[in-house]
Amino acid sequence: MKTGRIYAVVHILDMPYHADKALTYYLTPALAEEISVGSFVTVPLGAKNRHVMGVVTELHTRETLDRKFPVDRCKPAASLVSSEFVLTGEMLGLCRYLKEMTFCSIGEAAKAVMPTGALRRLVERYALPPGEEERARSLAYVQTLSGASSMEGDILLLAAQGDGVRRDALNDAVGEGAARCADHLVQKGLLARTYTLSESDNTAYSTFVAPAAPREDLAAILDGDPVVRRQYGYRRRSPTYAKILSAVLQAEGGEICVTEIDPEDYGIPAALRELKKDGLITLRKEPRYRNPYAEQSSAAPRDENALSEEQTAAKAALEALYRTGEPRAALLHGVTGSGKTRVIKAMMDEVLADGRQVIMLVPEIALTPQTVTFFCSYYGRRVAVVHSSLSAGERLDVWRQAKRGEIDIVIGTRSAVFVPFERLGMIVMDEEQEHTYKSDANPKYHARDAARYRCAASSALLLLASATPSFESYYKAKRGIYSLITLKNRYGGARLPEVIMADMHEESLGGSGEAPLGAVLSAAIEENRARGEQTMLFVNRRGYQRYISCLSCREPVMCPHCSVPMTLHKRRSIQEAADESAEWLSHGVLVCHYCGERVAVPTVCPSCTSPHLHAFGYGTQRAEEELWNRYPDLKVTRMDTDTTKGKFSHTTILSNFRDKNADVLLGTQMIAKGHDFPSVTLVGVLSADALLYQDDYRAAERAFSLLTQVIGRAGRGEQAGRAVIQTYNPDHEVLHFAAAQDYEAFYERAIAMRQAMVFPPFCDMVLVAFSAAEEYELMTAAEKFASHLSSLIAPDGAYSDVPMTVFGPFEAQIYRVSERFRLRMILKCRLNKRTRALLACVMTEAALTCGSRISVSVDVNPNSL
DNA sequence: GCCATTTAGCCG
DNA sequence: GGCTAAATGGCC
Repeated sequence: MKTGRIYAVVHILDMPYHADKALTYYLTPALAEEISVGSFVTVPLGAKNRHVMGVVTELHTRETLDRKFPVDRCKPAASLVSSEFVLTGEMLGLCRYLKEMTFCSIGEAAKAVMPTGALRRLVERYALPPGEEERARSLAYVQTLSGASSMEGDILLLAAQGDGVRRDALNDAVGEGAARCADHLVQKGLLARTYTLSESDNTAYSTFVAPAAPREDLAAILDGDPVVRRQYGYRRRSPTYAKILSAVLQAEGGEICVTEIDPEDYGIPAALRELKKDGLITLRKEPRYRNPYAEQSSAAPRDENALSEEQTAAKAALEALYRTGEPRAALLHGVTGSGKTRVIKAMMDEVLADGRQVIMLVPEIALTPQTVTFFCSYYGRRVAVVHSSLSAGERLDVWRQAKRGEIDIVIGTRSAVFVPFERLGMIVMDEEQEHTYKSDANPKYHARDAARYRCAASSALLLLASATPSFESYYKAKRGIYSLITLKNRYGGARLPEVIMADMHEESLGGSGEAPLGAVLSAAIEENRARGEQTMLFVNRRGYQRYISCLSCREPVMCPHCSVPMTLHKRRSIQEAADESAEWLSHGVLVCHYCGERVAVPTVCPSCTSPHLHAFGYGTQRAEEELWNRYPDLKVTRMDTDTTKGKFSHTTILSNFRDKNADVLLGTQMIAKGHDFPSVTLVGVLSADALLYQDDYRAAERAFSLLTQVIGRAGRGEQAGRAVIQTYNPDHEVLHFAAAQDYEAFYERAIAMRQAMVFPPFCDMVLVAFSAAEEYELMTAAEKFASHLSSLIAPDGAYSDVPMTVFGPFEAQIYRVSERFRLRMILKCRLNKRTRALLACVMTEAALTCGSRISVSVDVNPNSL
């Protein structure tokens, strides 16, 4: 008996937000067998039935299909993209949630929750239609003879080769309008459009080498036996060949993995191919999981001490929450050095013992190597680590292992919240206040929200941990929405460092005025070095001097594309250029920290042509130079984004410092994170003021958090620590709260302010950002958006019930970036169902009225305002 | 986001 | 009228 057709509801991956609608396709019986909800498929779209990728969100029979669209106009879905990569119901739900909360499309969400590399590309080609080859060839032939280079002829020539010609290559190869012309040929039946999925599925292989000739022969060749060599026609002399042959001969079990021969020798792969051609070896490929952290697995010393009384109590409280079998969230608040990690580890043991799995989120892998090695050393191969610098294939490996249950812990940055564990028992967010947990590209989600969703779906425990929690989380904890668990004591009885406020008004050493190092800090550094103890110095800016300004017109030198002052970087290393520092103009290069533009330092002011240019401010490079000039034999290591380009350079710098190969570690925020350096007894903050005075309502919160962390670096070992904070505002209360590590007092003070001013957590901030190349067009569009919004929330509007305060449109902090102008609006509101509906409405409307020349984006509770 | 269709703009 | 360029709106 004939069963009825199956229908699939599909969301196209590349649809913009305003066009992200559910489309219905029918499935051929063969496809219906393979496709399930969550599958990725290709479907024909539009008048030309161009194939595009989509995700199946519902499956229906004729009876259950409840759509306005007439069934008989449905097109058939074309193909299944992959039988391996399918969104689970939980993940599909998460995609819908992300769309609702962050105003992205289902497709954007689906792409974000899948590992990059899972979704193969769809390639569109033109080829000769079956049976038409002869006619097309003769047409092209006629054209080449006559010399008349019509576009159609060129296209047919290309299409006749191999698998045909890629559509995306046509315009470049033949000329403008070629793709359109090819479409015409398709209509006339002279060309056929074909679709293929790109081949690479990013699987990595290990290659194994085995002898293909008798072992005696190989040994003889290796020994240089002329008879055997002639017999095999072997005349190779490079030592690489000998290296391979001897490795193969010594191999246990008859074969050896390529990586075991000599990882340093880049000639090996080529040499292998040659030896295979000679018939001396065979190569065998085997799929492999990549694990860049495998070596670290057993490196770190394990901490087998029992938990302290306080830690035991904390763990017991968490376990009680976990054992309720309901989704629960807890905030573990512990001062720096209180042993939060040990409590987390103890909780992990419980969850793993239940046969459930754990995701541990960290702000940045490279900055928390100790946390990573700590867990790797305990759990070894059951852990995988994911972060931004993994290759697409490496991420895919982790995804597969997680899916198959071959690992049960993933440690990773933001996107690790999406790993496909099916027995998730706990998600930990270490340093939960960190801004890296919030994405600022679509989907602009916060990992905390995604984690909450997943924990709710799996009845898992959400564990937020921090020494300085975000006000949002602490507020929720205080109100009982999260369980608050506190660790008050530093582990092992270590005392908090003594903090000295160095008033820079009194300290300026004369001369250039703005010197990075004041007298108090200088003296402390020298003292420390004399005692053989280490120092960490914190600067909140990279680069050399901050910017170059004209003494006559006071205009700083600006980036030609962005409205920001350009930063001066030294072209060469400080050591090389130190003795010519007076000539910095000729040794510097101006860099824009927003668009990356680099220009030579001008000799005259670009705005008034005065030659009196002068450098102001300082960054890590300038501070390093200052130290170098003043203490030539002091060993300084600098750590900022400029010195940490490589994959493992962070680890190298940090372990170098730990091994006492330097006296001073100088760096940006990246040195503030949880590294434990027992012999650091002095911490210096070169300028706390730059932290305090940022035009963001969270400046104080962030300054407190950063300073608390930095100060907490001192005195983690036996000796007591000291911290020197250089500031022009020694009485600023944030500095004193941070010095005392008194989060509670700081919170009470600041939360009252937030409430009075109505800032989060007492409201949500929605940033609407507009950008366009044309300034006037942008202004009109933004104003149109603003007036549309205010008409909707006006007393007679459709959303008059939504309380909302509207600011703007006004120019963004940085008005121009990469040749585009930027305007913004800020909407203060409570993000509930009604508010979200309002925003969805204005966003859709804006996309339709503004067109593609203006981009409009919404960011809920963005990282920076 | 892409493409087809509609509409406005321009020449003779 | 007849053409091209830019605005508009649907996609199942």
